[in-house]
Amino acid sequence: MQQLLAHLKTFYQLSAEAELVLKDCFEEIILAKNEFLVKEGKVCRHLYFLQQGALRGFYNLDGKEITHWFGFENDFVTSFHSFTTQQPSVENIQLMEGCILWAISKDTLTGLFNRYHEIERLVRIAYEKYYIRLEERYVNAHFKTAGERYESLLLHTPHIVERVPLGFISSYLGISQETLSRVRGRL
Amino acid sequence: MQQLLAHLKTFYQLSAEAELVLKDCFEEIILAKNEFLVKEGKVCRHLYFLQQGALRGFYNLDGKEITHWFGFENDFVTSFHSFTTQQPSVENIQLMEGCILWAISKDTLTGLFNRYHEIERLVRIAYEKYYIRLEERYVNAHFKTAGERYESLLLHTPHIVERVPLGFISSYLGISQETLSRVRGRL
DNA sequence: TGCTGGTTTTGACAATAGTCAAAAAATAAC
DNA sequence: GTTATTTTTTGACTATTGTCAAAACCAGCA
Repeated sequence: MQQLLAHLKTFYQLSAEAELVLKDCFEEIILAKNEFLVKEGKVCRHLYFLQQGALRGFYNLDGKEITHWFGFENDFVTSFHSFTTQQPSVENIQLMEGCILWAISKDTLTGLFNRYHEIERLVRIAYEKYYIRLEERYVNAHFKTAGERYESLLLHTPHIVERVPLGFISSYLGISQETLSRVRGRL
Repeated sequence: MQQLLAHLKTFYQLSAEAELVLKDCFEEIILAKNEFLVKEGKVCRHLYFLQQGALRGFYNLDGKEITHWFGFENDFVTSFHSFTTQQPSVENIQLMEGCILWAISKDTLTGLFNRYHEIERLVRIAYEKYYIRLEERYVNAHFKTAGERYESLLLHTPHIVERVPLGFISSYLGISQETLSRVRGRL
């Protein structure tokens, strides 16, 4: 909990008052490697703060698992579309390592929005950050060759390469595992 | 102006009070085809509502123009990264048709956030929508073949195909103009 | 009607990436 | 330390897409 609050204070200017309020709104969750945080077809009703561990978001396409994002320490994670719209999730979230998470329900969060302008602001700012991140990722992914994408990953997010099996990384980069292996051989 | 307010009322539950406030915060801008709304290297200080017309966001990569998004009627547009961080823009926004826009400055918007919780909420909700849209676009773009991407464009956003020159569309899909032409030939 | 500039298509060939199958390497299990 | 099991790499071949150059198409307009 301390880590979540510290993160919010550092990156979102959380006030002492809001801190007191938030303290009681999150619930600790501990899950083991390979367990699912969200399953496709189910509505995702929580937003999670990832204190410790690593996980991935993926969906199934023609029997293949397509990993399209990763989460690590200090990330807020959820099945975004499902959490926002309260429609069944199209994606799965699975742990790549044992994780410690803090969960807040959509209802609790909505209640906080109504009572505390500051907390809605905090989320608005989080959206800005995550939007920019996604936009960068989009441009990177879409307009570069397999080799360039991997090099960009090494440069900008080396922790992904260090902690994630290559099978997930190739999927994340939108290339086959074999091509990734060859790209790595060339470097 | 009516159109902007109507859009906000319909899709963002804008209250009558907030409507009165917002009315005076936007400035009308009329620009001709091919003019630039944002130029790379300059800080983008405004958020725009596109009342009429069509435009594109693009950046330069090895001397080539990469179009990575389009804007149409009722879209909020800006050089997102630049507007948020107030760093120089890496992208250009150019009009594909003559446009009518309504501009609000970052400072004005920030002032509104401080005074009206409801307006910050409105923007928070806008972020949600735009984030989901981008996420869908990301998945579509990244994990499908050239043909599938074009078909998906036809299916989900046919107005793009109708109003945008093929050269921009191919760039948007991340494929060459020739490949797009051949894909179209096959359908 | 016939230029003119731009856009779109076609053709030939090269480069890139995917697929399937098997080998090698790395982990985990006993 | 020796098996299993999983992950990663390699090889041969195929499919997809890109590149360059030329042709066709399509306005707008003298």
